[in-house]
Amino acid sequence: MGLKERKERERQEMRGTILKSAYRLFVDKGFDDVSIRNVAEAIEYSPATIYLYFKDKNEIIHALHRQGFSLLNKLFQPLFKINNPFDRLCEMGRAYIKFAIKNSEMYKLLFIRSEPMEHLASCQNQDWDEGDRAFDALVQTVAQCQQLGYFKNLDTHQFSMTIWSFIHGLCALRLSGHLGRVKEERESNKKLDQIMDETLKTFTLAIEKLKK
Amino acid sequence: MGLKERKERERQEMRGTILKSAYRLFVDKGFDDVSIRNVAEAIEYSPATIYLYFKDKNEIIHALHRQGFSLLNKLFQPLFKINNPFDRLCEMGRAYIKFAIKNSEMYKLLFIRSEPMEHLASCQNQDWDEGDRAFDALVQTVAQCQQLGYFKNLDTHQFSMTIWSFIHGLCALRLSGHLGRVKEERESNKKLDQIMDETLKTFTLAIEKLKK
DNA sequence: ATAAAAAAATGAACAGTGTTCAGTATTTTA
DNA sequence: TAAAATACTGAACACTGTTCATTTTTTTAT
Repeated sequence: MGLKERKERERQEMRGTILKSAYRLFVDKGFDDVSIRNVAEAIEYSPATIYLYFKDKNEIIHALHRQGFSLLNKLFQPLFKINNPFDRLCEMGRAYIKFAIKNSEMYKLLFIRSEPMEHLASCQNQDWDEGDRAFDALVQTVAQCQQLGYFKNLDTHQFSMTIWSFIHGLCALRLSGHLGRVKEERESNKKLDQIMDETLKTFTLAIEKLKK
Repeated sequence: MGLKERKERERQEMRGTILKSAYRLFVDKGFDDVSIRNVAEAIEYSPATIYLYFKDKNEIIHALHRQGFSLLNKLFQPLFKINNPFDRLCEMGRAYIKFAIKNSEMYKLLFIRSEPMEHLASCQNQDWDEGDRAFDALVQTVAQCQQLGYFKNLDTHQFSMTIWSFIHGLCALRLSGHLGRVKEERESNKKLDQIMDETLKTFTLAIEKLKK
């Protein structure tokens, strides 16, 4: 009798349905404006039912976490076909920014929203495995750049962190809206994307000069 | 009769009291865990009273905004005694990070929390005047660096943006807790501060090489 | 097929949120 | 001292995340 199996499958299907609905709501209402009741209504169940499949709202976030990192890694993967590690590094930057803009609510979930302190223990377990993989991809690429003479006399891990800080900062300023508030009057989204592009170019141009 | 004046003064005093209480609560409970009712209780008034002095919670934030930027500028000011602009730039970085760590809730208010979309119009007016001043301090210093031969062939404004992106990214990752989650197991706060220091050093070391 | 056990889903409630507004105190004016 | 203006508040509204006793549905055993 494949009953246990069917039950488990149904359970996973329900979890999937909830996650899918939740994410769709997050995308078009913004994370903070989606309540458990909204999700429940979307899947046509009682709010209490959600809690039979997820311990609390944070567990939903953690589940989406894994999906988000998984997507980011999927976007990085094809870039490893690029042989020149510096070119690959640049493309990783562009891919990262593209990911942040196209999936802004997901990006906020992954990198901006801070955990409520208590769940740090459970988080550590699996949720950041894929996140670490993404960071490793960066570190690895930086290391290969260094073998070609780039970034000489700089610590690999620390320089990777520097790159991540820069690019995350750029994305964070964009998504929080602070990028558009600096000096020159409020600009359209198109212009903002252009600013990001140019700032990224400035950065790559700068670190390219760190050769030899 | 100085009655109008007294009334106005009392009104401002009340606003001050509310802001002070609110900020003290933000600091030790975290921004999201402070309610209007908490603030009202702290100043021993009814919650409704708050709304006689501030249109809504966002207006409280905006008022604190101005205070925060003012403080940041106060921290930058003495650095202009440093004649060497590159040294000054480095110290500005250190001061910025120090500000972000010591006043983490304020930093979140200023640079991480994104406005609820609608208040962008009112925000533009005055709240970011001091913010622009702080950014101008950076741009100016970068320009002076360039006159000394640093960052040659790079656009002043865009390179300033690059620097801000980096340093904000570093602070944001620190305050969201994501810095501590990368690769090497969760570290103590002391260690995290050290990581930030080293990453900043790596960055300054990197851009220092962009001379001539 | 039917009764008992197990599993799944829910309605209602709790304690909290930001915010509004009709009223009550208090203070100023005439 | 009465009237007008100002300051303040209690109670309510429509939300929020979450829990739990109760009901509905499904599975098991007779």
